[in-house]
Amino acid sequence: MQTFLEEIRAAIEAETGIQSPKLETPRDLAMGDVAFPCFVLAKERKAAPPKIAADLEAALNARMERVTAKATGPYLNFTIERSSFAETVLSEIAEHGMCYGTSAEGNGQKIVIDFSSPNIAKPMSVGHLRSTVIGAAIQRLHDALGYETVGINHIGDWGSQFGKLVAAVNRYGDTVDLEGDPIPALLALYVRYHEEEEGDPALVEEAREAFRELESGVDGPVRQTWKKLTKLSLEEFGKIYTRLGVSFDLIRGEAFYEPHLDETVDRVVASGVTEESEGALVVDLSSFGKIPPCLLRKTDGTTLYATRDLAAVFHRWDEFQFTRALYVVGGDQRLHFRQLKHVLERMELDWEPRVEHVDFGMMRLPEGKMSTRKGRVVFLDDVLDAAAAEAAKVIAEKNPDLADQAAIAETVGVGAVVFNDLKRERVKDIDFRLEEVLSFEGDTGPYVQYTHARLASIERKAGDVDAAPDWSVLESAAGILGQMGRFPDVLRSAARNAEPSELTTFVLSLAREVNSWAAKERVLGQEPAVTAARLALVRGARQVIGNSLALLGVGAPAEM
RNA sequence: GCGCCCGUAGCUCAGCUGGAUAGAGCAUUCGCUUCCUAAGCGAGAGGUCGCAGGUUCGAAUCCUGCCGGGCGUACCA
Repeated sequence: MQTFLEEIRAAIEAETGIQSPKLETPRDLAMGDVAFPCFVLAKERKAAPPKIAADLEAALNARMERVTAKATGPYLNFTIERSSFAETVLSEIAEHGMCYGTSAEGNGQKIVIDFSSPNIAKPMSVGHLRSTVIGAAIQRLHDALGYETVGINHIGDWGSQFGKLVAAVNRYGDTVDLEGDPIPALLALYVRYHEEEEGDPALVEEAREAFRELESGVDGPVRQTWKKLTKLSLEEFGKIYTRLGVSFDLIRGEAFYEPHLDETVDRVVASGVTEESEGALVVDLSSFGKIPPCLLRKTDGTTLYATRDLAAVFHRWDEFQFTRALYVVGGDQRLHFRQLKHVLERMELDWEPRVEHVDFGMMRLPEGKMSTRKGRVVFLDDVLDAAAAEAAKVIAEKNPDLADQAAIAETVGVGAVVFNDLKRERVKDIDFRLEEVLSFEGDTGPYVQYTHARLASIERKAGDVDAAPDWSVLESAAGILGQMGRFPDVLRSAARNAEPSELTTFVLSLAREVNSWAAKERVLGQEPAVTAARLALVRGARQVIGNSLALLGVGAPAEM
């Protein structure tokens, strides 16, 4: 693909003197594969764009071998010679296989990605799914481009609520099945304690005392209980991560940074940007607009969320000297990250721009924002189960002879949930609707998986074909070839923007074109040269769809 | 109140750093299976791109104001 674009650019450059001219994609494929709008030349040539286009046509054609230029109104549209286009794109895909689209341009630069980050003792809701799935996709995208990535799960395992939790376990621990089904048990304890402390100040004090002991670092019974809770929770989270195919390079809770809090505060103080306000230690941010100050220490001397995040970002910088540090955290924390970055700015740390809040829209229920405490949540496990069950039902109905149905139902069901979460632009809020997640038609993960399975099926049935392909029969597949040729650019852009939806949009559109083509053109049982060419297209398309799904963290079954 | 984010077809969304008649999916109407998986394909209908100004040869795209929704707004995370 690149080779054709270079040929076109070189010709335009030689004719007009424009350095690396901006090329577009025509609205309709029938017009051409690439377009050059001539408006930019209007002033300099003192002529109307349509005239310029017409004037340039012949000269450009004389300079290009495999591309034809045609003036259409103010545009010059370029059509790449079909056969060499098909051959070039498909052989490139065949050569690189699973690596098609990847590159080494990242050159080992370090990218730190903070994602998932659930809270201990709370069940993962469909809200946590967003960070997990978006973060994992962003990590894979960067991996594919040759960056060295560090995925960090910044577990919420610290804070005053853990005092409450430990106290609750001490008081009521015997009433629930902690070992067997820890998360709901812990949640029940937490909610009960929360309710009962309203009428009993002793409980409030007990919780406070427990957290004080926890923070003191004493390895006593409180810390033992906390460690046990952490371990039980992580084991539960691990089950979901396994289902989602997600893993982390580092699992570091907030507690990990606990020993670094004093030195963090010292570091900020030493830079001279702190001040005391209403008894608290703060960094004033009013020079950046109407932003409340960032609090480092409360009146009682203890630290806050912001302090711990500062400790984390310093630690990560010292350890990795990252090119980017991406925080895949919900949009409700935009202010927090703006404050964090402004503190770094005030400290005049030149790496501040490398810290990015990769924010995403809130997952909402029809009744409003999700809230664990208010019992207004949808548990991720339940959604994954429901999706897998729905997939199993569809398989039983449409493909009853399929082997290994349970495993494929899991792949399809989980794929539907993951894809659904990645398919729109990150920043958009989502109203969670189960029936939408369980829909397998149209713009969905299973639609793409199904396309992949059908292509794989054709490949299986074709076996080996050794005839020389007649590339000219792929005339009708120009749209597919064009899309596949763009794939490396899509990866690059999706990674740069930390926007997996660019990839879902791409693969949906590719799948749609492939299905449309496959409905018209038959692969098997044609002249050998025809079958060979079409089969090459099927292989290429299956490869690109498979590569896309892999990057998104969606399984690509060969049958379903 | 103030700040940030979002506002494109009945619903869910694409529309790349402004460019050629605004595109998909769902739902809806109609059609397609002696042939590679109908979780599919084709066709019809459906739009004052929230509103009003501005910049520009050209604005869904950039700027300003307003309206609607979401999130947040100093000792929770």
